[in-house]
Amino acid sequence: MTPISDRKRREIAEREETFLDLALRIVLEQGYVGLTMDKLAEATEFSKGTLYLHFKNKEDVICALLRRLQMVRLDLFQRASQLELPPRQRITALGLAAELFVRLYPENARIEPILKASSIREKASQERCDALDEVELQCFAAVLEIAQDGQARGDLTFSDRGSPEHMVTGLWSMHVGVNLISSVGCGPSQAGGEAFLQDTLYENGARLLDGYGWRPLSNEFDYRALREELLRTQFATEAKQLKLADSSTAPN
Amino acid sequence: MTPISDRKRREIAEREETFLDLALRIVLEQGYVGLTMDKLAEATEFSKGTLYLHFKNKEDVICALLRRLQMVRLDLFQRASQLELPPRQRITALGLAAELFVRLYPENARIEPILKASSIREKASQERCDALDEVELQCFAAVLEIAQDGQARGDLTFSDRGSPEHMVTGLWSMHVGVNLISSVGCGPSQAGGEAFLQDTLYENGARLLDGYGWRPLSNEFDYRALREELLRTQFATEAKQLKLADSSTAPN
DNA sequence: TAAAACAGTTGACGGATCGTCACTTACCCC
DNA sequence: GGGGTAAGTGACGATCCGTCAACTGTTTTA
Repeated sequence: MTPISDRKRREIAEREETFLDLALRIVLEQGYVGLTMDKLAEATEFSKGTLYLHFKNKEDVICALLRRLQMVRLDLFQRASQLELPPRQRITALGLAAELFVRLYPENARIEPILKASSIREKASQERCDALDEVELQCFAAVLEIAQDGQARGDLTFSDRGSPEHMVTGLWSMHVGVNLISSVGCGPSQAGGEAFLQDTLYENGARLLDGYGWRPLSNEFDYRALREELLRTQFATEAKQLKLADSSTAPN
Repeated sequence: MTPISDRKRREIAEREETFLDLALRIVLEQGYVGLTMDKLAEATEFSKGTLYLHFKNKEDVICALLRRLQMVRLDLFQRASQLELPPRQRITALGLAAELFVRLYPENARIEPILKASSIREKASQERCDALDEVELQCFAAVLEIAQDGQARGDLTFSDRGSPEHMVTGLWSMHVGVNLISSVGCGPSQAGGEAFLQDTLYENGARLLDGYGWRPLSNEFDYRALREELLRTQFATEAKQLKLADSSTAPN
């Protein structure tokens, strides 16, 4: 209530961001197992007790970390989904956004499966989990909306088999699967390395949409050229960050 | 060398299976975090020291556990891949095998992502990891072989885009992704529950192959009927285990 | 047969980490 | 400046991992 206490409150809220910054650095440097609450407390120059005022437990930290990363993805997704393009072109742009996200923030690809797989959700606070789900749901919704748009325009019909939800779940699971395989860093289908996997995802995404008959099919339109154009225009900043030469370094 | 020492040796080798049985039971009952070496030692009625003669560490136990489960999958896969059917029908049979495996051994679906995601591989012994990779590679190879067969017969052509490896990686990652999402038990695309996800996988697998133009396309052949037939014949045992009525309970 | 050598087994222990809580410190208001 | 409240601390108990010196039972040797 008092002015001072307001300032304090703000400080505390801002501090959380710093905590997450440091947590992320530790995870990147020493891996998920390398992140301990003692270490994090020391890095923040606060005590463990204070840390536990912000986060219910270690899993809560991871949850918060992931949410922050997912917000970035959501931003990329929404930028793609708001482009003025026909639906299938737009979903291709969104695919590019997904790829850029993975390449820009590989730490996400490493953390996400960990969080999903192990029993982190069981221990993290309900609020954090909900907050995380909300972002992911919005990402999913962004994709779904495009599919429904395609259906509305008649570029895409489902007759009696499948639905926009089916199709988008297919894209989604392929994306999740590639990330998981990619983060393992060995096993089959890792022979070609990360670049091969990303290329595979791009190609298979296109083939899946072709399989649903979403016009224009991948042999009816030069999606590769669209990709290059988007990298030069809408996603120029991201492309530059990745040092992708304008047109040459596209996979395959 | 002596007869007695041989008997002992055999006993020790067999003991490992028992250890894994008990470990699996604990994981199923109390989750991955519920599995402690102390608990496992107590369950085995041996001491922790003896346990550590068999396994380098806790991660090694999980690795061994997973390998044993994967061997079952491999068996199912190979049975499917040896059926006398045209390639695309055969890969559909293999898809059914994958689905049966997940439904028969849901614990695998729960353990597999955990192992892949977290840093278990970093700690488990090299031998266990290699053994595990080997099985997975064989599974992958079984699928790949069918694709190559289809290519050889001319049912499937890649022109300049894609390859059998691309395509199979697509199927693979979709499978892995669905399992991961399924094991999380919440988030988007979980709305419909596990059955929806499996159905989605089936449908999207077919659509992906359609997208590659693998004949006969899913609207040129009654794959649903093939599925029913396989459940009655080749996979009757498994279907019975799952209490799938012969023809009625197919998803969708 | 007794003693020595060996293989197999044990569980107490050190080390690491988590999460808590009784206590201290800092800040504010009167 | 004194009293009250909010913020912050770090020692502590609890849990779990993985080790190793000691122990037990069996085989080999003398």
